[in-house]
Amino acid sequence: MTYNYKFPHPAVTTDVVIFTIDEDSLKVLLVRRGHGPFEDRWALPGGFVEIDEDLESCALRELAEETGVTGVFLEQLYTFGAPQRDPRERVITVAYYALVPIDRLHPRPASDARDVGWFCCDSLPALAFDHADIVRMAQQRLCAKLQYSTIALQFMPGRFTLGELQRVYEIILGEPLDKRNFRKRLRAYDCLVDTGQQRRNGNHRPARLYTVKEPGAVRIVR
Amino acid sequence: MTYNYKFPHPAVTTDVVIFTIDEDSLKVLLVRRGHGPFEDRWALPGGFVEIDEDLESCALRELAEETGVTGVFLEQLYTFGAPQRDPRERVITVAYYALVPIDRLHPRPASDARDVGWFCCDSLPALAFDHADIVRMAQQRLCAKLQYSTIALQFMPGRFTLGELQRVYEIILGEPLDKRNFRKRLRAYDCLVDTGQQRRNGNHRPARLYTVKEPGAVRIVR
DNA sequence: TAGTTTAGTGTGATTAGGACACGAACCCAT
DNA sequence: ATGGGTTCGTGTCCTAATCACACTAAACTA
Repeated sequence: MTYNYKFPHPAVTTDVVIFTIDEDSLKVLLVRRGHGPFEDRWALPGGFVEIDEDLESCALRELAEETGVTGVFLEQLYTFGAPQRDPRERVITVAYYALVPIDRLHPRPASDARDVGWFCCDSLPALAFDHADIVRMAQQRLCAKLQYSTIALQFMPGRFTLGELQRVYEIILGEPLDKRNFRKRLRAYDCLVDTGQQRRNGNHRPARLYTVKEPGAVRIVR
Repeated sequence: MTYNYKFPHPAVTTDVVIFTIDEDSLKVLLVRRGHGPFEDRWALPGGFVEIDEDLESCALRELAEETGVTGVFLEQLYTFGAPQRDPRERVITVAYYALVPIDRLHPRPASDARDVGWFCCDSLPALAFDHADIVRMAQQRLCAKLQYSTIALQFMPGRFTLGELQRVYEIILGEPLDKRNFRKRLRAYDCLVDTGQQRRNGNHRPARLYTVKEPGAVRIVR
């Protein structure tokens, strides 16, 4: 069975940059390629768009297949289409990025991936195709978006402390923030709810636990 | 001659939203379709990506074919890929947008376009495919970008007055601006050069003529 | 030459952002 | 039990950016 066209068609894929915060650093999910070009190299999870499948559905499907994560913030990043970016044939890829909370990581190797793992953004291995460019652009976008939206809340688990949230900002921005100004700013956003609960964690005063008021909603602020 | 693949491939196009300012309004360039689905309907200029052609090259080529304009600000907008957006076959389109100056408009009907014309953004005719969505998103992006970059300078001809530039901002944003604050802001950007020349235009004091310091450069400001 | 029209210019008020220090609560070790 | 260590939680002042606002200048016309 082959599919015939009157003029040449490129293949189209989606790739997903899945970010999380783990062990005090920003990490991306990579899979080790089981075959094809760049065999054994690490690459972004992604794959071919099915002929009746929406682009975002494709990205969501692959995200679910790789990580079991659903219902996350998913945004189109950019479409990469340099003619020689795949040695097999012309492949145009629509890149998305997603943020998954610390507590919902269950990556397992999928069908055509030999292995799967989280890597610190600032010490990535050599990646397949132009995936290093894609990760770099996603990281820039994340950093920019952090400053004028509530996107960072997507990283947070069900309940969390303000200290933990501040740490997330600091890790992504790569610089320390002032505690009181940070809290003032978050209070102004009015997007957190005090659960009334506390977390004792070490030999110090316990911290209040908060939840996100509208999980999944990303507000533009400032 | 046909092209055969082991699995179905979508077609890929680029479409370009070409903005200009004319007659005190924001306009987009549309072409009237000469055949195919939506025959005689107005649509964005665009077409199929050649198999060895970069995406942006494709958009630039079509922009040049339609308008004769080169060297303009061109930016990827979004990729639209709903399965049924084209009735013929699955077509994924990578949308770009471009800003062309008032004095460089030479649109002429191209090969597969029956007619070509400029339309006010706020009174568009019924468009082919999902092109109305594309225009809407491009307009949003333009509006947002205006506030934190020097993108609006791309609309300006070789020499222009500060009053004309302010009018461009007001047209896109849809609200009047304060003259003194506007000029203070532009002065802070430091992206204009006083030519020393003036323009007499009506029974009033003549206005100074400025040029853009680095034409083509779009700086992020604020 | 008086009237009309747009060009060109600065200050003061308000608002937003950034720097900054200390008591509270808990744990642990003595 | 008490003192030391650690993170939690809170408000004020100062600076910088933004916004509102009004008059004179230069040209043309009648």
